[in-house]
Amino acid sequence: MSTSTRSPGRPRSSVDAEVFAATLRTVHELGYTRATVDRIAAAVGVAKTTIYRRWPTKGALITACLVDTFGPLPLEPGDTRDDVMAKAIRYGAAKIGEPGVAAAFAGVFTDAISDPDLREILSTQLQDPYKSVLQEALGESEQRVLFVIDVVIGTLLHRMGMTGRPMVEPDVKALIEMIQRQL
Amino acid sequence: MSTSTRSPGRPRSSVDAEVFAATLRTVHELGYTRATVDRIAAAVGVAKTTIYRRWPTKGALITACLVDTFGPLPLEPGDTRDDVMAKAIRYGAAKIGEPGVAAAFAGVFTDAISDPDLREILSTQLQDPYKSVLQEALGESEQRVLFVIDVVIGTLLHRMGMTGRPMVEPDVKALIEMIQRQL
DNA sequence: GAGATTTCGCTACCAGAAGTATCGATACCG
DNA sequence: CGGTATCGATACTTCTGGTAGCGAAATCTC
Repeated sequence: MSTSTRSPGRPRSSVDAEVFAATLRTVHELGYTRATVDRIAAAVGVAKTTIYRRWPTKGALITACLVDTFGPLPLEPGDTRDDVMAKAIRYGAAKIGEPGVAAAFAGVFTDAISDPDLREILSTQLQDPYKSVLQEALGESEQRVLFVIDVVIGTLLHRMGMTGRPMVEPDVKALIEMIQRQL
Repeated sequence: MSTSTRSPGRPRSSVDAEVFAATLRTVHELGYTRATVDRIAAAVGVAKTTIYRRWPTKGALITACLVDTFGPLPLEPGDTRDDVMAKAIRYGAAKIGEPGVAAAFAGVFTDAISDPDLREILSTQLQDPYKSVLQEALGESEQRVLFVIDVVIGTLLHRMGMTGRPMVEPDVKALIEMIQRQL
């Protein structure tokens, strides 16, 4: 009854990790719009059709890439509320500062604002896990946690969009302290 | 020696306002990517070439449209620091909540992250005026004012991108209080 | 009014990108 | 070996950003 019932036929080659890496690299080098699926496929050394067999659209590919990049928060049992917030913000700042991540994020956002399906994917697959963990770790309401996520991620992305560079340490510290005061 | 020396030839028809209105409307209805210059021109009843004669690229058009939409802050002489922040945030929230504005903003951002020229336009024409006014009104350093702008605009945009809806009043109020506490 | 100048709408065009269809080859299961 | 699903490769359609070239219209100067 397990899922060990493999479907027949040639199995998919396991290239997801390479595809994600190549996607971020290409988005970093060329920007979201010029990071074509063709180029990404070529960078991996697979055919474009192989990409489209796994992810139905470019937006879905980029979103999956972001979900893969943003792993679980590195929290520890003894963390205080302030520790949790500080670690979460520094983690987010570090991830968004990685090459290509901010551009990919902004690109998906642009599509998501006018695409309910993509927004659903983004909200469910990317935001909800952090929402749950933070609710648990902080003992705060869903509304307040969502507000904090808006502030943290929004601020970091806006800085990247306006300056093209990650937020500098003093501002990250200010962000942490502001949020800690808020909760 | 004034600028009254009109250049010869047929003068430009004054359709900027109509173009901006049609741009926001089209972006609102179709999203940033599907809001083609063709469609915008058709909505105004003007040829596509007329659009490109005024704005060199789609990104420049949208940015100009945003600059036009975000007018001056409605501040008054007697405003306290808290008044200034509250008014600025409510003003930003209202503007970003207007149909098409958030989608346009996010779209320009996406391009700007990997386009230094567009980033320069965005920073200079859209952000700098508010930066100056707020520095003056609040007596704060450039760094702190830029930080506040990142937080406010970033938060409001992230909420729009994730939910597709403007930030609700309780959260706007929380944002205002958080910023007031921060300064 | 005549001429110069510039924008107008229109059409045609190009390069590039998303996504689809097809086909022979290939890898795995039983 | 037979069945099946994926593989790479190629070709294709549709759409979009942006450019080029045209005659017509509008305005200024003389």
